[in-house]
Amino acid sequence: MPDTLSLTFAALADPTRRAMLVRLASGKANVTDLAKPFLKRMSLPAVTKHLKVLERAGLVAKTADAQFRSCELKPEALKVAVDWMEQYRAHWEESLDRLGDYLDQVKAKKAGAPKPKKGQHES
Amino acid sequence: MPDTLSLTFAALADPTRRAMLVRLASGKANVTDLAKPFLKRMSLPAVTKHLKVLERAGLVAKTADAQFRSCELKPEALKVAVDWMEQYRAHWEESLDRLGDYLDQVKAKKAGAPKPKKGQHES
DNA sequence: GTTATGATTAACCATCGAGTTAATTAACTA
DNA sequence: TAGTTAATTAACTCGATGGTTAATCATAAC
Repeated sequence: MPDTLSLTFAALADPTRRAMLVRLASGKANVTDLAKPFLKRMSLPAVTKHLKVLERAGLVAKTADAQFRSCELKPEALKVAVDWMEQYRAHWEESLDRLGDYLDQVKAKKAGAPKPKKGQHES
Repeated sequence: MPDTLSLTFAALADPTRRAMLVRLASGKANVTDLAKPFLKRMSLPAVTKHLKVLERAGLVAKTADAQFRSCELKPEALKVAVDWMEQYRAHWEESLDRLGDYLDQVKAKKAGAPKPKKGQHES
């Protein structure tokens, strides 16, 4: 069985599952309610499977009440993934700075020699 | 073809690929150098494939120099993924607060009625 | 021109992932 | 007891992934 980080990222690598997390961010829901928006696109067992993936990654927990299964978001698992990515924050901030510098240079050059070709426009 | 976010998360869902990103965070490397730590575990074509996945996700870019391929980390793609997760930051911070409160309560209760059973220990 | 190096492509295989339909379990309801 | 609702499990299909070995391509070096 894969490590937690791999399970988490794999769980997030599907738009249906990400949509489920978005839904659960606004509160608990049982399986049929959660499945509602997807039933035009896929069957209920498919939803059950997606939920299993999210559970295995620790992103969702189910609690039973009679025949209902209440699904709850467990955001701590997301934190672990973000923490891993944070090690690169410095890198992307630096590269965004470089982009900013580049754009400033372009702008300065344009201001110095403003010769826009026909058919092109500013902003 | 899947959306960018799915490609990014899928690319991150593999420990080999994550290790490659960690390596590239400390600077560019050509394919054979990058492959070095993995060649006991897998073949060079396997590494090439992993690199393709990272490229497709926009996490890595290759530039050719003679017969060498220099691989560079493109951290902006990571930022997009982190941005998506950030929408849950409030949730996990709240839930960590709740955990903190709970632990405080336990601690308080213990202090009020300190009756640890034999075989158990503090902290 | 031939050989060596760096890297990719081709062809193949096994496993996994996402979906299906049909059957089943579990609990409530009449 | 029979029927309904909520959800899961079973069994299957199909395409994607991750790996292999062998062959190929591109450039450099002799």
